[in-house]
Amino acid sequence: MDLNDKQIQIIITAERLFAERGFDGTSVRDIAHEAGVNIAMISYYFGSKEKLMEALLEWRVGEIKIRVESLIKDNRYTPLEKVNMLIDEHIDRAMQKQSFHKIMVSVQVTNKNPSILKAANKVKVRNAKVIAELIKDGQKKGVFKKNIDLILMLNTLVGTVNQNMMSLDYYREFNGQMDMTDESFQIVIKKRLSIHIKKLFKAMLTNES
Amino acid sequence: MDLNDKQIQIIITAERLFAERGFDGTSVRDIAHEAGVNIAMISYYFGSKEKLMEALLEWRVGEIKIRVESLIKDNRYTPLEKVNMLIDEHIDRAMQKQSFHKIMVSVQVTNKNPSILKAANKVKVRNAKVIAELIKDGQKKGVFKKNIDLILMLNTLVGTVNQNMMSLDYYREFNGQMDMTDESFQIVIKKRLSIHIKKLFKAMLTNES
Amino acid sequence: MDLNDKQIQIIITAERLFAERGFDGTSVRDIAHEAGVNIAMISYYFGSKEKLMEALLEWRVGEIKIRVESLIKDNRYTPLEKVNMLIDEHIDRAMQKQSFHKIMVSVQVTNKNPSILKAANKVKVRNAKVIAELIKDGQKKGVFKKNIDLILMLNTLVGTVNQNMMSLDYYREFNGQMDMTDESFQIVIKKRLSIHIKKLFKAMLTNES
Amino acid sequence: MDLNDKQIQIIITAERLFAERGFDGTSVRDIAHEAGVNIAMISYYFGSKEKLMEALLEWRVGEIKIRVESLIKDNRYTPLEKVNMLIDEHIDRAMQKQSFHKIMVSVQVTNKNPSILKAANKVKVRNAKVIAELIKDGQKKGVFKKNIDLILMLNTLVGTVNQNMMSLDYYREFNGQMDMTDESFQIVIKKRLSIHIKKLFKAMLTNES
DNA sequence: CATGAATGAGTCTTCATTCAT
DNA sequence: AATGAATGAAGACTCATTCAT
Repeated sequence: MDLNDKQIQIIITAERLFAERGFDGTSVRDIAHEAGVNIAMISYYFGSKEKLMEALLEWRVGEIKIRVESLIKDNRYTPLEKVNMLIDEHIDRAMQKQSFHKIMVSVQVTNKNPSILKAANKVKVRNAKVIAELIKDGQKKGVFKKNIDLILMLNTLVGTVNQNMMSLDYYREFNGQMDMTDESFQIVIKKRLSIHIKKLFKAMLTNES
Repeated sequence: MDLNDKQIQIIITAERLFAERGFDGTSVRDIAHEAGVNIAMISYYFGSKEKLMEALLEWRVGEIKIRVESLIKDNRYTPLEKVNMLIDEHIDRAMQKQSFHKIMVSVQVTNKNPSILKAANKVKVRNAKVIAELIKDGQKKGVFKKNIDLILMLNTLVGTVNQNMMSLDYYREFNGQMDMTDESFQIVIKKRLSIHIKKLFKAMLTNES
Repeated sequence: MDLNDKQIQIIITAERLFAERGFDGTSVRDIAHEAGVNIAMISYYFGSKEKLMEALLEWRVGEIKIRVESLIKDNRYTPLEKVNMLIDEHIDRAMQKQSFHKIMVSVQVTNKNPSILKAANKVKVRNAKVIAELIKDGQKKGVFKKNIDLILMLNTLVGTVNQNMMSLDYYREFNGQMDMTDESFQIVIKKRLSIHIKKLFKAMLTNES
Repeated sequence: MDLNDKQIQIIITAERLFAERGFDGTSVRDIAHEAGVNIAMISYYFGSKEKLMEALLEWRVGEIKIRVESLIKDNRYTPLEKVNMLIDEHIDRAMQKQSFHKIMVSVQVTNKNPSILKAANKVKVRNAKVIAELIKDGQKKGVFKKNIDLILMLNTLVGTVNQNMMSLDYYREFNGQMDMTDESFQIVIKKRLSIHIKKLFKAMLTNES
């Protein structure tokens, strides 16, 4: 599906509003108004509000695809290094595209629309496959344990990052870092989160502490 | 706040629908209809849809309060045992009150209403305090490491459990366990999740693998 | 119709609210709440909101009746003196029972309910009869002109007083008397209004300036 | 503000209904139905019921403005002639736009909405200014008395005309003129009212009877 | 006698979508 | 290709009144 500038503009606005207010909490009027386009354009371009959501998911999922696959094909790294890179990649993505990830959470928790849920599952399945390959490779090379529950491991990655994203303000306040700039805080948080999850993954994947 | 039978009936129905369809995706008509009461009753009893949500949160949070605090006061267990019990407690609660936990996720991801968000934060703060005490106790006794990031640790607990809950069907399908009864699958899942998270916490809290 | 304390309490509250917000702008809930009685009491005591209005009118009209008739029977005064006394009486009543007079205006301008309008017309008819008698008496005695349009004359009395009452604040502001106390301003206004209308009536009734 | 045909149609219908039933006594359903438009159109065009009222006032007030000011600029008449013309002008307007004038009375008696009251006061202030100029001119020329209370005088004009308008049926019945056509009666009433008020004004403004 | 609980009908407003242009 | 105008359906909420107690 090819998207022109105006369509992308609509999608980006919708993404932000869906994240901020939820799908049902956002009206097409709001989207059209904030995107600076005519109200009828959304139906005109996407058919309906729901189709707009699907287009939005498809668009972002498409983006992610490219980045993940290119990362995997590289053979200069060990399985653990690759896992660590995927972790950082995921954290980066989640922090940079917070709106999209919030939508993903919403979609999953409120599994109302099947076709939307399906689009959301695409990413999960792809990620699972990529990681599964890595795990197998690591197990073959004897650096990873047998008996690894892939889904639970991914749930810990995704869940921890999501939970972190959803409670950034709370975390910041709790740690008394309200005076930091958003950028500095984001860097700190990402670093800390990265170390935290990598340690967890090491514990899950290997026999050493 | 004392709630009569009809009010509880409304709240339970609202809880399920809010979880299934989101707050904005649920109409008071739907709630009234499914609860078998007159539409006007919701405004009559709770004032508004939003106040109904607040009453629902307050009600569930009140329940949780009692259970957590009674668990903590017991002194027959080691800090790690207590942490493990809290983990199991949390998993149990999340699996049994899935609707409520889904609402909690929704509330956090779409932080629209301040008073609702506030109610939701109550639980987080209380849990954090309880766990913080446990950690300190364990550190004093020399069984827990220094430098433990409480919030990140809790995010891993809550995030993993939430992510698991949100993708139960996906997990089941992935593991080819569609023929199990819901109860059996739930028992299996809870056991597996419990072991998984306890292992993670051990890695986060102690120096041994 | 005998009214107990609670009924009078309701009527007085209703009078104030009907005057402030109009009949349709006032809910029985508001009345009951501000009167400190149960919501069901209004239907219980008066049958309906509309019947309450009728009772209110009947009550006030009954009060007025007594005062006007006792004033008329006195024979110590000339016709013009009596007219002047009625003018002062009317001004006093309008200023003291502003709420009631505002309701009377509302009822007339929005002639929705026939039975309510009927109650309102009672007062007009009675007043007209009393004044008519006075006029005839004055004409017989040769102090009043022939060809006096009774209704127009009364409209000037009632209309001027009502208009004055409705725009008290505006008048006050226009004359730069915002710093006076309410009581002082009321006294001033009444005096000025009295002189004004008496002069008009003299012009209407007699041949001298 | 430019109004299209449909908007004017809505406004005129609203004007009639607001006059007949009061603002709160008129539902947007009624207006839409009687104007032959969709219910949603009222919100679509005017934003809300209240904004519709404001638009209605603004529209009528705008009309009046032009007529009054053009009348004043004419220099062929004496001050008293001009006052008499303004009286006739006001009577004509009140009888022709009875609905609008009833609304004005309602708005003033039930001073609920500030922005609406403000719009209503506009007319009063403008009229007051125009008359004030006339009075000063007449005083300068020695044909009008000193010490004229402008507001009281206007209250007599407006109040008498309003009271007359509100009790037309009553007046007609009282004078036994139920068999006249509406038009004939209207002409008679206007003539009589005109003479009546002009006489009053002459008494207020000059020293001759 | 008095009232808390309850309700069907009604309120205004917003919704996503369509359609003629 | 794009849009302003328009709308039926649905939204949350309030209303005056009833009725069992």
